Amino acid sequence: MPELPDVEGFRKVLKSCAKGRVVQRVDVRDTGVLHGMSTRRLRDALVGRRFTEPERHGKWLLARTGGPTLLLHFGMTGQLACARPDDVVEAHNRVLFTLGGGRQLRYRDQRKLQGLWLADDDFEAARLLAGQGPDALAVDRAEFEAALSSHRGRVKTVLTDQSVLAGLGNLLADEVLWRARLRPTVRASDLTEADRRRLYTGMRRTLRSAVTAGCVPPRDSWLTGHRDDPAPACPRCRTLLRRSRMAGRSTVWCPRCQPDGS
DNA sequence: TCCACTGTTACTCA
DNA sequence: CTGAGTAACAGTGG
Repeated sequence: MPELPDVEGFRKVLKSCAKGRVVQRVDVRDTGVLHGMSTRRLRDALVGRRFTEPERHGKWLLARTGGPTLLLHFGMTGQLACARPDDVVEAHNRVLFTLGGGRQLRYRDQRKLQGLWLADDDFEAARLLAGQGPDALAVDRAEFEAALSSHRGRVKTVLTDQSVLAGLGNLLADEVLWRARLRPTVRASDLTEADRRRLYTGMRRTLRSAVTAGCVPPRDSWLTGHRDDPAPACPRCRTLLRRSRMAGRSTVWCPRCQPDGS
C-alpha cells in the first residue's frame, strides 16, 4: 500500500494519536520488524518519552521525541493505526505503543519487508535518511528538473529511485507519467523542457489528490483505477492499455496518450 | 501449484 | 561509474 500519500496519512495518524503523549509501554509482538535494535533498547529509548511533531520524508515517517527518533518504513503492506489499549489486536500487529490518554499506536505489517529503526539523536536520524533524494511533495521545479536531467535511465526508473526523488512508488510513477503523457521507457535525460514541466505539474496534481485521499485512489478517471481490469482501457481515449515490466515492476501505459517521443 | 504484489537491496552483467 | 535485470526478503490471495 504505502507510497508517499499513504505515509502522509500515517503521519497524520501519528500526530493525532501520539503527539504530546507519553509512551507508557512498548510491546514487540514480532522482533522481525526491528532493525539494528532489541526490544530492550527500543523500550529504554521510548518509555517515558513524549512524542513531538512527526515528520515525513519520502516513504519514511519520523516519530520524534525531542531525544531519540523512531523511523518507520512501511514496505508494501505496512500500516499505522490508532486504537485503544483494550481493542482486540489484529493479525500482523507487530509493535504496540501504549500511550497516555488511553491511546495505543499500532505498527502493523503483513510482509515485514521493512520495519522500524531507532536513531539516538537527530544526527543519527539524518544519517539514516542520507541516501534519500528530495521529497516529492516538497521539491521545487528547478530541483526536480535537475534531478531528472542528470540521469540517463528510463524516466519511470528514475522517478521511482528514492535516491533521486523520495516518495513515488510503482503506482504513482505510472499515474504521473500517464497524466504527463510520457512513455515510461523514455530516457529521463532526453526529456524536453516542456516534458519536464508537464511531468512536474502532473506530479504535483497527482500528489495533491492522492494525499487528500490518503492513497493513490483507484478512481475510474485515473490510470490506477484500471490496472487490474481484464482488458484495461485508457480512461482518456479508450485505447487498450499496455502492460510490461520495468525494473521488475509491472508497468501500465497508454500507447496512444503516451507517445514514443521519437 | 504457480503467479503476482503500492518496497528495498545485494548482486550480476554489459 | 551507470544502468538494467534478477533474486531475495515474507506473507497472502487469486
